[in-house]
Amino acid sequence: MRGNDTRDHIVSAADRLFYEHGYAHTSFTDIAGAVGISRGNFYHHFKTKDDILEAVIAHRLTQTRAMLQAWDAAGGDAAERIRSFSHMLIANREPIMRHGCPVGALCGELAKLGHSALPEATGLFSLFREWLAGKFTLLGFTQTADDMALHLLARSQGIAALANTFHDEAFIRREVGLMDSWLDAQLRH
Amino acid sequence: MRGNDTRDHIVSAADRLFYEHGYAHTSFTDIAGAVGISRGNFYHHFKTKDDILEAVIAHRLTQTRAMLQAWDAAGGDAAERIRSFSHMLIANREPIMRHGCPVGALCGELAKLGHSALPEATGLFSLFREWLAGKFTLLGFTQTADDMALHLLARSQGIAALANTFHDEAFIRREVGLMDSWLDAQLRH
DNA sequence: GTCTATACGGAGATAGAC
DNA sequence: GTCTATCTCCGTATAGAC
Repeated sequence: MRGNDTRDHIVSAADRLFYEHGYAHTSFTDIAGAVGISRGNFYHHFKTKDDILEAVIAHRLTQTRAMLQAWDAAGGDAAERIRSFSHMLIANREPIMRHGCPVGALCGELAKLGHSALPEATGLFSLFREWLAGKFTLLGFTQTADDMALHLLARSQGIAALANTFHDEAFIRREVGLMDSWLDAQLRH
Repeated sequence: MRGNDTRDHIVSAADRLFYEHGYAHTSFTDIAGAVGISRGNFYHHFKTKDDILEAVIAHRLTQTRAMLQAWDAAGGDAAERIRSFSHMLIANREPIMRHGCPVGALCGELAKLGHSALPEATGLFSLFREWLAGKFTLLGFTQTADDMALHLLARSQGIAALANTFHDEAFIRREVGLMDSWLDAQLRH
């Protein structure tokens, strides 16, 4: 089982570097340097760079599912759980201001590259989308639950993009407040 | 003056290719092929790839200023002009669904690359930001004009990002409708 | 101004010793 | 399982003929 240690190190280093510098702009040399192994070594663990990308996406899918389950387990009603989502922008404000949203950036890059792993990356968005839609369904918005989920997802993407561009923490807090107000207004109907 | 023809062709081809495939993923070979000239040729016009990027950004700045002026010249009150902005998402829905927002994608990529031209690209956002803030100031929102400008900018960025990911035209129209409703609600106060 | 030919570096990927 | 050495391709960039 020890052998998986190096593989896990590679995946987590690649995960971080893909987020910080993008997929295409991260080389084997970069990852090897971050892990502290030689370039040649990790062809033992991954045959191609695409394989590393797939492992990173799989890793992020697992992490995301765990986060959503943790929010569900934290108690509170459906509205409170939706607020867990929007407040993630505040909790992660530092990395977001520096590097944007990891999901949005990856999907955007893979789309531009015409990369075959784009559907898997889109699956990261779908996790949030379906989780949010489930909450809105619980709140009684059966017809528009998916629309509302996409609405919050879009607003969070816009916030992350502009926070990254303008490095403005007050902007993030203001916009998250507006998302909360939007949710309150929906609940009043 | 004929000599500028080739230069202009290079800039517009690079502009399009940077939008479709990203800056880093567009090679000299790609641009040369699109223009129909040899690779070697355009070192006569641009010393480095960064020089082409700067020319593309300058070109986009000029185009954007012209578009904003056209919206101003089209008549209508400030609110109507703000709607010109949000409805741009519908007018450009096809390229947006295929390639996202050209401004957001470029700023995101240059940030990840740590590229020195990032401030210039950010200037593209600032054009919209200041133009929108000017409109909100005209409408009497002197204290919050910039906040409101950033709010619309963020929402449009989120819409473009998710439209690109999910290729959903109905989503775009729905969200633009919500932006219009938001504006109406602001005007009622 | 435009071309061909070429230099040079860095990328992903492979072979084989240890 | 990890290393060094090496291969090949493609990227930017340059030199010089036309």
